[in-house]
Amino acid sequence: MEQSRRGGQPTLRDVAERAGVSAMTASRVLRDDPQVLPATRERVRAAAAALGYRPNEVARSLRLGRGTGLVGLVVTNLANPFYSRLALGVDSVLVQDGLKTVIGNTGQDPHAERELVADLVARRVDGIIAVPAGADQRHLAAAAAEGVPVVLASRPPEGFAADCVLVDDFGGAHAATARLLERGHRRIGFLGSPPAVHTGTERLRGYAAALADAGLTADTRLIRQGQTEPREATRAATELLALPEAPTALFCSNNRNTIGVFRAIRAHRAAGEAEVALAGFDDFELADALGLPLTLVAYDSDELGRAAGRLLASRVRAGGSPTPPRHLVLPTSLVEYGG
Amino acid sequence: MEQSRRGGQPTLRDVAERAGVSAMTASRVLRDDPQVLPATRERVRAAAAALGYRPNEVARSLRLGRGTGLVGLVVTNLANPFYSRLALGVDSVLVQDGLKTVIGNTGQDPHAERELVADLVARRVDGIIAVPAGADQRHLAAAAAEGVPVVLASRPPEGFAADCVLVDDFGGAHAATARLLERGHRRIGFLGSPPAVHTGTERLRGYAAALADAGLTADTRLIRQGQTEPREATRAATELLALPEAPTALFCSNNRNTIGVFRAIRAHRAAGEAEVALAGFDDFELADALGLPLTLVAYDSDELGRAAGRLLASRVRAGGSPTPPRHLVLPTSLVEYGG
DNA sequence: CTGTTAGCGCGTTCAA
DNA sequence: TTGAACGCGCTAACAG
Repeated sequence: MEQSRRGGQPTLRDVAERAGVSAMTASRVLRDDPQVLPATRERVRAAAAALGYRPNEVARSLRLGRGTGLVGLVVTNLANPFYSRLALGVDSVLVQDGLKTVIGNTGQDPHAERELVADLVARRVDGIIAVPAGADQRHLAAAAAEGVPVVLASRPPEGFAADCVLVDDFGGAHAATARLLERGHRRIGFLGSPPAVHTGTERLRGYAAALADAGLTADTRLIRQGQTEPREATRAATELLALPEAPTALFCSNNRNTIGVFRAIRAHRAAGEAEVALAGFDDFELADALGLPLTLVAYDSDELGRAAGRLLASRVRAGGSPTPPRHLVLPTSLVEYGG
Repeated sequence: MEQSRRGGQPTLRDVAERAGVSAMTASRVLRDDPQVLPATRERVRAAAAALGYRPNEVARSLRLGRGTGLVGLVVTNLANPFYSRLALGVDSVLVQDGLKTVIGNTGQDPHAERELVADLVARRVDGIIAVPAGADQRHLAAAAAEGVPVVLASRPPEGFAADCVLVDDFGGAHAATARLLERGHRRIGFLGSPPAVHTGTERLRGYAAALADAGLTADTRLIRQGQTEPREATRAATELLALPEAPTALFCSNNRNTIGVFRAIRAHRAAGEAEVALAGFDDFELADALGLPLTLVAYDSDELGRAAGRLLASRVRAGGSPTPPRHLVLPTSLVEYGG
């Protein structure tokens, strides 16, 4: 167990000395270079094993000039299952290329997001996968300009070229709203994320377009944007349901709103009021168990992460050759959960 | 925008040249060394800003000999809300110390976990926070022996010294089972994770102890260990409920089992069979909305992650001084959700 | 087949 | 107050 430094891991030189060769030869063996005499190779291997040697990846990436084998994942809230599934999907694909995922949780703070991206670049990540919180993407554009591959998930790049994976926000919202209209609803409310979020506005557009197709115009009094957490959504929905001309159905632009609104509707029902139909974007666990009819816009959320990971991995492999940016759009489908 | 390398980020020398000083002086300025003439300091600052310079963290950590400012988080399944909350809690604390979290998702594979830990060490992470999948922790012990701080969450260290944060598994399971007994249940089944998982066995012990306290002995035919996903739990519970002397209540050792068992009980009820009471370890979103009475063992799952993060951060700050290992145990409480 | 030289980007040491 | 040399651990290039 002899080692050179205090408590540290053994270095290549330790291995080389123990095997009675130069550091270079040891390096060759450990990199499986065939140009080494089998005998010495065995000696080096034995020495490395005896010392529990592992090459210092920090030194390697510095020397090799490439990145660190790390990919930054920039999201707003890992506790939201949407993001944790994304993270898992991303990581599952990247691992196959020997890449690891670094968490960057911004908690909706645009300033934190800027800092985070700059820090990731300084850490020489091989790429960044981001779901930016706001409309300003200059920090991502800057990273891309410095040669760091950037892939956006669930939002398109604004003002620069980058790969992205989107969900058919417009189509999904349109279909769900149309479904409510088919069932005879005419006053349909909308609850969603802050207007700065791309998916929110796109889904609002889909909702409005479906109403327009039915000869209706969206009533701004029935539209509540800005809820990020279920609690806020419950409050907003409760207000809508207390309106003189209350909506008979509600459409939510993401799972946080759907869950919050569900609680409001359940309370409404418990108070003996009229039934209110509910539809929302994003499928989620236990949606089938809520005891209320529920129409959800589903899509393959693991695939969203995997696709983003694949795009990034291919950029990393390509090493910066100027392939044109690719935009993927995942389809959605409607799921009905019974009452 | 002149830079030295192709597409790469500017280096310290680029800044120095532009400012007309040596690299050393530039380094001093950027590290806020006071021993620099204000005038030159400004020149360097201006040059750095103009180039958008950021120190290369890879080079820094190699030179400084310390770690990389990264912490590895080793878990089995990030899609499980238990782990994603843990990750968020960990990261939220580490960020305050300038540390970033690297995801290590093992998908229950012990071999993958070994490889992962070795890789994290090779990457010179400053520490590892792990929820090991199996009973064998030699890979973690090895990492700790090489001087990498290791903190275990939700499992105690086996065979080596390390900090850990546990939940009162025994007490929580005991209390929940006792609650079912108070309600008159005498045949209570147990559904849980594979026996190799510490929380599973500890919670089984709590369950058995509560039965013993009531003068009963655990009936092994009513115990099903090994379910990792809700689907498996549903099947196992369905089998239990089909037994000649079926249990009248079920206790689950984690949220995956509780959710799966819930579905089995709901189907059972829909088939017009007798009511079955349900209790489980882990609180989870929408547990209040399932339309079934439900007793859950709750604890502060964010705090679990934060506490683990704090323990690790303090080790990193201490830089390897031999403080004795600390073991924290988080209390649990029973939560009743109404039918 | 193996060893020597050199340097990735930065910071510590010592000299100017 | 500033700069030159050296090395962290590793590997590409060129000897031998």
